[in-house]
Amino acid sequence: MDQIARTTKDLGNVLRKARKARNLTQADLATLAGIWQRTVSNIETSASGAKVDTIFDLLAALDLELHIVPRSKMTLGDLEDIF
Amino acid sequence: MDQIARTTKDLGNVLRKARKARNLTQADLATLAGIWQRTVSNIETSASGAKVDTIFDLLAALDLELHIVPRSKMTLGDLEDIF
DNA sequence: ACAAATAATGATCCAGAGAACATTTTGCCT
DNA sequence: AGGCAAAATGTTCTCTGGATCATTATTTGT
Repeated sequence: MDQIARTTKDLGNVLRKARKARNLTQADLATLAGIWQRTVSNIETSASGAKVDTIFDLLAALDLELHIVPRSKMTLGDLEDIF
Repeated sequence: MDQIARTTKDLGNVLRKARKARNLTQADLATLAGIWQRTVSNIETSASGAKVDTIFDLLAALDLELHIVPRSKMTLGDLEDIF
């Protein structure tokens, strides 16, 4: 199941989840991504409207990529919500 | 087929493609997204490392959403490249 | 409950994005 | 070629994210 993000809050949550799934601390991830722990924290808590480049750095460090897809395309998660 | 973006350049291209597919001008889209034509142009041409919030505004206006998925998950496009 | 690891946050500086006007350039159509 | 619509780009201002230092709060394991 892939994660969907429509807001910065979503994005922060997804990133945190992905980081934890990899057993990385914010400091670890920051080092991997070439940014600061402070920034990782800010982004995960949606404390700032991050820059796209920073997000791409994080995604790359987490081995993730962005797929841009039409909204309203129903997902397995949606089905689970219904049934 | 959904679009993949790993860089701001990718993202700009995807957004432009989506906008054109909807027969919108940059000015139209800007209005829809509540931003400026100047900004749409900048983002489509990767002339600036945009802010995430701006991207979300654009995606919403284009009825698109972000899916965050593990990299290297093979896509149909990849297969087409191989065969 | 305690210690150790992890996350949150305070403060300052600087670079750069977006707002807000504009004009110029490019592309398309007939 | 000429004209119009669309995209690119110039400029100034303001605001804020990230870098960079730090310390405090919180979570987690035992």
